[in-house]
Amino acid sequence: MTSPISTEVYNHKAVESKWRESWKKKNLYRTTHPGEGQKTFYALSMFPYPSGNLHMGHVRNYVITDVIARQKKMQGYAVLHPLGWDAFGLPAENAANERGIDPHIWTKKNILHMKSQLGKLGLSIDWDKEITTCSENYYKWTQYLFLRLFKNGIAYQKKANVNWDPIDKTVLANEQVDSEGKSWRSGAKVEQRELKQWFLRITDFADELINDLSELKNWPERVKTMQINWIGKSKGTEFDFKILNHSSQYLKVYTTRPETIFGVTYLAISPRNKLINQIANKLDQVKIAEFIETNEIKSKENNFIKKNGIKLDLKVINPSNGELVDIWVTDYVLETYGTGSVMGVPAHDQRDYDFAKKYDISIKYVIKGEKESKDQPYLEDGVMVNSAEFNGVTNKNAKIKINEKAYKEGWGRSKIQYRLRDWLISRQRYWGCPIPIIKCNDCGLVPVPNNQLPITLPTIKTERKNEIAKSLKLDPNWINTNCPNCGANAKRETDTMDTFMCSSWYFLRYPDSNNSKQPFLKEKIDKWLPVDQYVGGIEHAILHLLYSRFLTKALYKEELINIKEPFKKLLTQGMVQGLTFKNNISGKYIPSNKIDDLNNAIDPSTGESLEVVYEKMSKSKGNGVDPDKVIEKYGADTARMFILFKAPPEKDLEWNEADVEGQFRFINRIYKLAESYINRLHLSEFNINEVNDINLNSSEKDLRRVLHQSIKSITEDLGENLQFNTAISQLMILSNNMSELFPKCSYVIIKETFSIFIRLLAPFAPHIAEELWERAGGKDSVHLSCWPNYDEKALISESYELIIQIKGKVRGKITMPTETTKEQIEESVVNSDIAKKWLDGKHPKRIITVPGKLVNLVP
RNA sequence: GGGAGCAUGGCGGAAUUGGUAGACGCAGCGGACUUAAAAUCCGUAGGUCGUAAAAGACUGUGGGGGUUCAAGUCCCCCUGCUCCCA
Repeated sequence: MTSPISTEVYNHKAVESKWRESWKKKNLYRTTHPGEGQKTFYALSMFPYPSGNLHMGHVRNYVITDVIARQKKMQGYAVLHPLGWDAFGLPAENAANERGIDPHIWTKKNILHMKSQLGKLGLSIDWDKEITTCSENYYKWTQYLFLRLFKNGIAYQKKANVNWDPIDKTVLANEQVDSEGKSWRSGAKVEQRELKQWFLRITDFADELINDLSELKNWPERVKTMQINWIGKSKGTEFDFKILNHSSQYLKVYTTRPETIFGVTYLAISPRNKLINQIANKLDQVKIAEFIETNEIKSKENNFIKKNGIKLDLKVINPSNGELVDIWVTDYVLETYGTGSVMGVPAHDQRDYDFAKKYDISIKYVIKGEKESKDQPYLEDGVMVNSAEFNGVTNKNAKIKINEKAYKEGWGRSKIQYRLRDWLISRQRYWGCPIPIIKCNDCGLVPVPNNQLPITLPTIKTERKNEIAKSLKLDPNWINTNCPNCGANAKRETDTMDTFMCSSWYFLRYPDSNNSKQPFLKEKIDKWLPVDQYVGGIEHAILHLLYSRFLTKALYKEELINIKEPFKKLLTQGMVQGLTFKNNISGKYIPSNKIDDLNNAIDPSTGESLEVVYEKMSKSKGNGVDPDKVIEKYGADTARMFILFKAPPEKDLEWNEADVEGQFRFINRIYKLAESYINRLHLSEFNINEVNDINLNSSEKDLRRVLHQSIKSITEDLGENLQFNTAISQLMILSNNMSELFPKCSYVIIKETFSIFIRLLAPFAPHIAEELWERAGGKDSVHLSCWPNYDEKALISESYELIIQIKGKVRGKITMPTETTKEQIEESVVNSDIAKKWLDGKHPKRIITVPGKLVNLVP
């Protein structure tokens, strides 16, 4: 297995715990109020769910944010770098169901443990700003904000389908329904039930949510594209199809291909289309009910192929040509998208085509193109046929003309459609933020007055296993109340909020986390927000980020804040993957601790050789790495440096013990190198002018060039691009040069080098940097010192290697003095031996010169 | 099926945005130290051909074509993989 590494020289345990305590005692990372004219920087990691244990994904997230926060602080910004807990949610409720533990206690215990784990990472988090979404002084304000939205019409109630478990008599989340459509807990077949649910009108903001993405210049394009697709804005047409023998009843269909209306051969509707369920005859109604039952269960199964249908005893009239077509109920039309019905044009739509083939419905081509085939739908552009007066027109023009005609004659109109639905925030659960509404028979839905907030969760009876979710409903003391309006007996709303609601505004709370009078002071929001750098996993690219953006816009509309976008710059970090052993014959994962020889992995039970891959760390694969153990063995600095060095932040990171050891060696090399000089450095007395007063030898010039180049490139890497891996490479290059050149350098230069090197190292490896800073006699803490600036003059060298290319190929190089004119360069190149050799003494036809870099001769 | 992205040594990854491909590290190999090993330090390293050894040449960023004095980088086509949405 892995070899033991010498810890004789650098005792990471002693050093790291020493500084952890010291920083805590001095409260070094307390947020300072921005001074007059001082710039602020808000560095934020996505807050964790307190599951109980810190995993490597968390570590990566917080270390990245920490490096950014630390450097900004050294650069003179007032920095806000908080962390908190996304503490409501199902796992706590499951623990209560399974083991009878109160969710409050379970959550609190997990937070304490994870906080102690976080403490060992050396993060510059200001814990005075900590927030916990399940604590009353936080969710009071979640409720307050909900009521603001309710009063403004953004929060409202309507009926919606939910997954209903008929045995447990509870509502299930989609994840709690297994692939066979059964409840994960009771095993009962889940039914769809219509219940009144709370929604937030996010669709009102759909256009704004799309348009404002263009202002987010520092968001990954990928995330923006995903959000645009999720909102799914499309421009199309709504047509009215009159239902035969139902005088004034119309079926509305939405389509983005209105020009194909002459090709309609049937109408496809969702089984839950309300109108049809009303007007269909008894027999059809029974058929539809059966269809819903069988299909909704089956559709949960893997590989279930949609596009099943039943034909109804109803016909509609195509408004464009008066033709009669059948109505089919089918599962490939969604109730919630558009009008819940589409026109079937098998000739020009793949899904319609497949459906028509399956049920032998006729196919009518209305667009003709160059390549034609009768065995598949025609999806390209072309010229209209079989379309009355539109024949011969291109389909693009026909689209406009048919729209015009339909509008004029009143059977169709242009319409913009979104895929995005309103946000369903009701959860029929216990462990969430209660919705502060009272239901009164006379007054209807009445908001709880502000002075009665928060509506707190009742204490649960943990012996009531599997019924925790219904605790609010089952507690008469809790549910029964009086109407704030009329005083009559009334009942409380028993739904709690989706936890995404709690996490959609938490970043507004940190700057003013202890405010007991308001959710936040507007002036503080003005000062600190938007978040300058947000860091988190790509899995939140859509929902969390979209909801947060929406809520920010809603609160802007409420004039509670002055910003329309919450996160200025976004970094989505990649997964942390573990070394994974997979038996391809049995398909099983073998935990890495069961493997004897990592280089020749064999299944211990069967002897079969295993496939070795990197996959996302998870318990079931047995490929996880425990942060505690890594820190115990190598220290937090090594872990931090490894995580940052191994891959660029947005890419997946392959955890590899050998690479961790490499990083550990680097930390030790630094320490050893410092050892020989450090006691004589007296950095607090060092004055940079000492460097200017002496004549430098060539080694000193070389070292200073690398030193100041390092300042430049590391500063750039931590700025716009966030390339921590190359920043650490540069630290390695610098340290390699230090060990090589120090013996030839005077103490002044060695002092300058250490003074800068330790500060460059500080954001990455805060403990060892602090230790070296102290031993080198630095003032205060290195983390309060200022980020170094590079000396332009030190970057210039007296000469450089000029590349000589002949017709684009590198043929050699010559040393050139830095101060040379273009003419002088070209002259020396043309006269060089290299040029003579490759040009046979002829003069080149063309000379391309890139001063300071290369000359290309074209014969 | 639609959309987005990626492809560089044995491996992770660099490459000033068109200008020395392979920085930095891991693994490897050779050496020093050691009774020996570990640790540490030094050296070495894309491939092929070549030479006693050098020198040197050719080739090389998934494949094919193009633009350019110059292409990992820009354009077109193909292949493979990943993610998102159906």
